Amino acid sequence: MVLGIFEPVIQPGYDFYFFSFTSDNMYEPLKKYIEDYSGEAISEEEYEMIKSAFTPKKFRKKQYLLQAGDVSRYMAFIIKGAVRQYSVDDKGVEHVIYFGLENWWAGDRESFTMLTPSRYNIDAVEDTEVLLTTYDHLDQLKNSIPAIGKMFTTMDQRSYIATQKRIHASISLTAEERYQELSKNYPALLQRFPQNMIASYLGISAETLSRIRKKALSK
Amino acid sequence: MVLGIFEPVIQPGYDFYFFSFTSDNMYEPLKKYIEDYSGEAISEEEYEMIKSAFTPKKFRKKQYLLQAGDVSRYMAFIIKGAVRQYSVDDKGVEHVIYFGLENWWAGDRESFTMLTPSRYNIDAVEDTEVLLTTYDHLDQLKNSIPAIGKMFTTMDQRSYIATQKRIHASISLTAEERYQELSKNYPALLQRFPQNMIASYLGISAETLSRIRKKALSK
DNA sequence: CGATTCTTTGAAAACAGTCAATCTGTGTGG
DNA sequence: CCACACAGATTGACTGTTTTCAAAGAATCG
Repeated sequence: MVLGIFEPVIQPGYDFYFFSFTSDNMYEPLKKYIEDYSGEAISEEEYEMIKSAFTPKKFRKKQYLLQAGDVSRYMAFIIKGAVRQYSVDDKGVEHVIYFGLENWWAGDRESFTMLTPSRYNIDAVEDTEVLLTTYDHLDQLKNSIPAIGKMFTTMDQRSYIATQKRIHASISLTAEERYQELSKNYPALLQRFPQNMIASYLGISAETLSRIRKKALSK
Repeated sequence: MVLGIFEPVIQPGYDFYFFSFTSDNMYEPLKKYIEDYSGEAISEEEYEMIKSAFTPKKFRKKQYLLQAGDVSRYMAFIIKGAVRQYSVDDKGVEHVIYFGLENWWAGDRESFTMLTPSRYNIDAVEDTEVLLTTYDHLDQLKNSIPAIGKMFTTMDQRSYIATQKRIHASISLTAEERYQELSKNYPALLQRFPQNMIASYLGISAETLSRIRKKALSK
């Protein structure tokens, strides 16, 4: 997919809009994130390198960050907003596999690292501001800033552990228990994403989720 | 958990047996694995370091490599045999979340890196030979051999992608489709592990799997 | 305000789980 | 070597849960 940032031309069929915006502190969340995940401080010089490797971009609600079939050429660090990653099956049913909020990353890792066409769509569920970077920029950063490498190691480990937990939940818990887990661990998701998407994420129908919620209320 | 390798004393309640065995080529699969996953050649000197960081150990069928509640202090590279990783719920039902065969790793990543008690059991489904290493040994290797670091990066990415795919399968495919996927992608698992474990891995009952297989035969 | 999207509700059908009995193959001890 | 025990697989009847379909109600956005 062509995100349109580094290209001057809007691709046919895509609903991009450009809005130039920058502010002094818009890279701060990213800096803080890197410091948190690497356990190291970022110097002024490193900070400048990081800034120049990331480009701000805004996405309107419902706008695609990535479409199935395209290669995910960018990783997006979310400054503000909400996105979802999902596939669409033969019957046209959407299956949400990931939610992203502030200070989370969006992008299909497999497609991004392997340069293969993505199976997934990613779109904005709210108006969203992100910082985008490419594989090459990231590679350069990793080579020149040790903290970046550490951050990725930590991220990889945590996301591996998180997905492992999710698999465990999906095979050993009932739909109701999975919902309880989610609302305990990620209450923010329930408030930012519509229930039909939450249901899809949990692997159940919207109707079933509605009934689970009703039952939970009466307790 | 105490695996008993580096300790001279057998822990009460554990069914360990010791059997000293070494051979010239027993580290070869590990070397090849590292070279494959890092894309780099291992020098003779590096090979020696690797050998000294891993200890061979044999596990008998049904023997635990890790018990829930213990910290996973070792990562095991499987030379020969078959293992499974699973949790046990309140009702005593086992839920398999991982299978390991030759040239795969076994060990609870979360417990191993965070030093927290593991939720999972790992046991041998066949008589199994592994190469064990500790966090400290691994850390040292990573610092002195660049290929080891690369190998882990690749492993992390692949396992993340694999778990992502599995989540996708678990929420968007029916039990039958999941079984088809498994038999297409990992036919070896079906031949090495009993059906009740396969069923558990797929998140369905052994009876349901039996019926799915029967239906598949008649096609 | 009107249109669209999201949520809720009901009833029927499909699906998977549970329980219990039987069958099969394996390995063990007498 | 045989008999027996045991683990694993299969089958049927039943139960419970989830999906599907359809319709109505609520909330949101332009």
